Amino acid sequence: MHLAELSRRTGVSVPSIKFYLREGLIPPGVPVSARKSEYDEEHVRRLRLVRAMLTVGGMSVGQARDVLAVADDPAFTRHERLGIAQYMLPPKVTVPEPDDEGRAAWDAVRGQICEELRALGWRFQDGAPALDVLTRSVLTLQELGYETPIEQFRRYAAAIRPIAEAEYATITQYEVLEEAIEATVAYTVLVEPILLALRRLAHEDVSSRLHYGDEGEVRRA
Amino acid sequence: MHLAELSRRTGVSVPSIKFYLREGLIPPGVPVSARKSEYDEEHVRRLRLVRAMLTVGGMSVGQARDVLAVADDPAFTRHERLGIAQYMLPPKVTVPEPDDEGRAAWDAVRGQICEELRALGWRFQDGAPALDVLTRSVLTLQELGYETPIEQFRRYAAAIRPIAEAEYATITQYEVLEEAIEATVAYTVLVEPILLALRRLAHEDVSSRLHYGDEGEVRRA
DNA sequence: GAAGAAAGGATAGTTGAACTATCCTTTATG
DNA sequence: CATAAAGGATAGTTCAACTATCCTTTCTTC
Repeated sequence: MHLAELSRRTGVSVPSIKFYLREGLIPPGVPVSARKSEYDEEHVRRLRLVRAMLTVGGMSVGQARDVLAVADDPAFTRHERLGIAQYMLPPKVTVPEPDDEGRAAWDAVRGQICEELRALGWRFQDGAPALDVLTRSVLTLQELGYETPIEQFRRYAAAIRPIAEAEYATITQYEVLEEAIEATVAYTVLVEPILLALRRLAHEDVSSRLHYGDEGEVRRA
Repeated sequence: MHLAELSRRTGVSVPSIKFYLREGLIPPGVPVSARKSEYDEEHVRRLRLVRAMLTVGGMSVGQARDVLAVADDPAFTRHERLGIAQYMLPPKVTVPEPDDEGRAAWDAVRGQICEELRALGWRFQDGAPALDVLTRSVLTLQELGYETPIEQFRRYAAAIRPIAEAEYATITQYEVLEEAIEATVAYTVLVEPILLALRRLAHEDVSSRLHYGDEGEVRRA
């Protein structure tokens, strides 16, 4: 199919597709002549994934490009290509410079978090970006005057663990590497808003129970 | 204190503070003369909260303004002011227009989600924005060819519930309404990246266990 | 009490991300 | 062969989030 049909099939405008091609988010089509290329179903799938990453996942074009670049690169091992998707996906976070005075607090919190998770038996690389996100969030909570007690942290970790296990089980069902990688990216990115939305709804439920009692009628908008 | 000191205390540039004042993210200082205003510790707290919402929470200035506007408005009831923070916080989502052909699929998925959650005993308003986020995410997963089996959805809900309950217990410790509201906003926004980061780390752990075995040494960066 | 410095409101300018429109060569088609 | 459309290259647009400038008012110091 030509660019125009790729656009029609996915609902993405032709200029936008060109933009994604330039940015390397989707692989170029097979050039059928000097000024014309042919696209296939894989392009449709990829384009839909990209749109999902950008709109639902809230990723930037740069993040999406980086993730997909590694996911596509056969130079990495299967484990790396599967892992790098989740490894590179977290948002970038500002880490204080070594000479910064806040660095001490940062290192303390980060060390505490690592220690706690390792005590729970979790394995992860010391340089995992997710650790920085964790540190930044806990530190910010502290700076606002809210402590994150270790037991609450354990509760978070314990609640999350079975989710990750179930998801991993789902992913490993895909035998073809490319399919497994795409599934990893899709699940990693698209389940996040699901979890957060459920948390918000749970808050609403808990709150309304305390406010209206367990047996009351549900309030409607 | 003056604007300059507010800037020094929080590390936010003077022009940025002016910008936030214009946007209504922080209340104006008490005018001590025609061209000078006085700020206090409340402004420092608020400004730090705003920065946390924007940087760590990833919210837009508009979202932060809307949430804080309701949180500050004494015209709402305690329950409303506490609830509206989480109610307004989810990201905006594109809902298909009534005449759109995708509307049927949308309604079907949304109905299914509501039904499932209500079956679990959850109470929430039909118009909750989080429901739209849920619908959008599940629908996008489906469009990419990934089903979200009802049992997995239940697992997500079951895992999230105790987290929300524990958080709500923490929040209700604050007796002063304003403190409770600020705590709600802070926890709602800042715990989200914590949960997502833990999920990423859990994925890494599960993956490395399958890859290297349960007893192997932890791989380091 | 005058003069320079500084605060701060109003306004306009800047930056970066994510598209979007135009130009123009090439190529398919009648 | 002429016309029209595809599509790569390039430049322009839009929006959010700041950031810089201007200028009046006020404070301080002599």
